[in-house]
Amino acid sequence: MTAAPWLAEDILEVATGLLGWRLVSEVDGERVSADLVEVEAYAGETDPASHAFRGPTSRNASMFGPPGTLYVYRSYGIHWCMNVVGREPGVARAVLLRGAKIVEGFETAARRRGRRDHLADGPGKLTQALGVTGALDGHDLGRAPLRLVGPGRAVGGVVTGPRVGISKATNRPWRFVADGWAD
DNA sequence: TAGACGATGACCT
DNA sequence: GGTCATCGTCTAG
Repeated sequence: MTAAPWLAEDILEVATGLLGWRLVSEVDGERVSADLVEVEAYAGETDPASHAFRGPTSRNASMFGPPGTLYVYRSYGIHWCMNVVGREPGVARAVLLRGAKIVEGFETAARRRGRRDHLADGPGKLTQALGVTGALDGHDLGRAPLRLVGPGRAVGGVVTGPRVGISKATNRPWRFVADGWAD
């Protein structure tokens, strides 16, 4: 796996391909890196659980952007959640980044989170640890202050299951969790 | 313009 | 394991 996973044909390939890739945040000049271990795929207009199911709005506009774009939205009025846009502009397909393992900048992440455990094992926690907010909505993940770099670590296996926290299209097993590392 | 709800997380038991 | 805080966004009227 050397090509950017968000260029894959199928959004499910994009999702699994992202596992093991490294998020490098330099928000506020503080570097925090995290390896992706949990993602979910959303298929835009054909997926009732997707924010883009009803077409573009001001909120989800960046979801219709080019591959490698970051889509950030506020959840429950409290948390920020981030997605990687996959495939061509105009087709809303995205991968929700649900969890990662902090591999660099532990102290910064811990300070932002206000605790030293459970730093990035949920979508809202991940964005908080990396300093990601709505200000980065529409950001190009090939550039600072937030980059997605790879090829990633080889995952030992991929566990699939139903997506979390949604009420529509719950039958689609589009949640992907890395089952340890191969190396 | 008002009402409903949500791709969650923290805290308490 | 269960409950609740909290507010941006969408939709209907």
